[in-house]
Amino acid sequence: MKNIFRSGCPIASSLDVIGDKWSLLIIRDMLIQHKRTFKEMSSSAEKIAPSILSARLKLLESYQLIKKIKLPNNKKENIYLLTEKGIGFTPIVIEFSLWGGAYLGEFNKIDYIEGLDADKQSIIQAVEGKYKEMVSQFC
Amino acid sequence: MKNIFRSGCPIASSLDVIGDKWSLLIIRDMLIQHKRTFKEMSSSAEKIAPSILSARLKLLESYQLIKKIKLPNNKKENIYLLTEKGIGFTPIVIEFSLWGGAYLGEFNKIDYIEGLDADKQSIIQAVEGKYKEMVSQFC
DNA sequence: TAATTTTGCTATCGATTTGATAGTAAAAAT
DNA sequence: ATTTTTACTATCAAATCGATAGCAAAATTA
Repeated sequence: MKNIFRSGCPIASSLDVIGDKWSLLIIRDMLIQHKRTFKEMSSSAEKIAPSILSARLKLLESYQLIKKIKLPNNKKENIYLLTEKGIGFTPIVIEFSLWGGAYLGEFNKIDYIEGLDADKQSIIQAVEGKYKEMVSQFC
Repeated sequence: MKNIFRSGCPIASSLDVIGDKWSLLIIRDMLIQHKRTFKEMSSSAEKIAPSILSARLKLLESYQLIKKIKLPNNKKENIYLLTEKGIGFTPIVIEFSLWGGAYLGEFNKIDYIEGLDADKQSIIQAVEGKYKEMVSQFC
């Protein structure tokens, strides 16, 4: 893997890994809607192209934000799951949601998302908790 | 301005505005290092090209994340300041920093940033407070 | 068993974006 | 009056994106 890092800054380095138009949306779908397969991820409102989805999943896997597994009774479907490192994006996803909800209303009709008016820490814990519970059925 | 929004999702919409390789780094420099001029922003470790910096500043201004002012005794320099909306990215910048510091060490040598071991809410308040104090001298 | 459908991709290729470098006009400093 | 600084714009090749089509293997249906 070529060195993609522009500097030692942790913010810049994070962006070097997931700072494109799609990676955080993939993580969003996995984290909040518990999407697990290529098919499920292809069907989000924003219509990601399969070539891009494929490339991003490979990249996220190479940085160990997600892992790919197969179920014993299904040779075809790949199951993609967030690792701890990937679940660690929960606060970022929540903060983006709060920022967009608070400040973009005049530029775009923003969906109301239930439960985001609760306090931040509770939201984060709830999202992480539910995801980990789901993951536990796979290992 | 053409409609750049892929969906009504607040996360996707936030990314549609600042989800490129540079915008958050510009905000980082303004917020944390109190950079205010084109020159200052050109000189970050990541070496942003002037054409890109120019384009991003225009975009951020169009979404009212920053405002451009001139000082009465200087007809040349533009002073760029974050608005409330821009300062609202503080939690996101801090979360990126924490995530990068926690999880990217095996892929890149990550700079240690002082003070990030304090509790999140205090860090955010300190950064926002200092920035607002600086801004107050301009209006 | 054979035909059809589904899944998880890869291939292609034009369009868009990026990024390195050079250049420029106006203001400021010398 | 000359030089330097600032804030950009212009250029153009390279990289990336993204829409569509295609495809092989597995699963489902007839």
